[in-house]
Amino acid sequence: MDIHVIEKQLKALADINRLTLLACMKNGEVCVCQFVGVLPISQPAVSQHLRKLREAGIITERKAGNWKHVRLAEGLSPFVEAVIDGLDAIPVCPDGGDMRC
Amino acid sequence: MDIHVIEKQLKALADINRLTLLACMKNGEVCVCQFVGVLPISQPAVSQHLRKLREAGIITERKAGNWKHVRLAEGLSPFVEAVIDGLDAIPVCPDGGDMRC
DNA sequence: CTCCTATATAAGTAAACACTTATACAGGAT
DNA sequence: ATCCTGTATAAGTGTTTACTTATATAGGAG
Repeated sequence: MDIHVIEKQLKALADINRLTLLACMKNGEVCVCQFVGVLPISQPAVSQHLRKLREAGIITERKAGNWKHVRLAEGLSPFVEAVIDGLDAIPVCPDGGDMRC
Repeated sequence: MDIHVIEKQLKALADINRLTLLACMKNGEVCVCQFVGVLPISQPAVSQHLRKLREAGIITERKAGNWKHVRLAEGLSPFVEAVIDGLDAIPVCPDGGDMRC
């Protein structure tokens, strides 16, 4: 794998908010609307973080009406898998959560 | 492992010059004087990169007279190992190289 | 001691980054 | 059609990063 791609993926991983987003995806697909409120940042900031993860090939997106669902990409590089494996999963949409999406 | 430590190590890895330095260490200990000239940056820049790798716990240093030798730390986190595994080793001190150290 | 070499630190700078608020866009509901 | 909601983009700002040159430090050689 090209070293420039490795660098790009590492830069995408090297941020605590993006690591938290990935930890939320460990258990499967998540609606983006769940993230607003989980992180102490604004909705545009979440959107910008997700774009960076997508451009690095780490997540994929699925549009469903007004909502967007994100998940970990298939066939991630071993080192990306290893980083995510090292994160504790963060449950989203717990019982009583917002279930519109 | 604490997510802040993960973030710090990822930030230390997420730079093409530091990845190149690590690739030089895949085959074992290297004298720092070998790096000056391998990378297209100045000696202080190399020193600053090595400090960042050391502060993240990714490399260890050994002082030998005027020279300093660096190597990959023992017991690296699995994801750090995975990143380094993905790099192609870069040979230093090839035949005909500077053998003072 | 003085000189030289290897490395570290200081100080300054330009670019990249992560955030904000404001606004635009897209789709469903009425 | 209008309104509302979820998400994206634009523009601006403060912080961090990676580099430079200049200088300091440490250790061996003479």
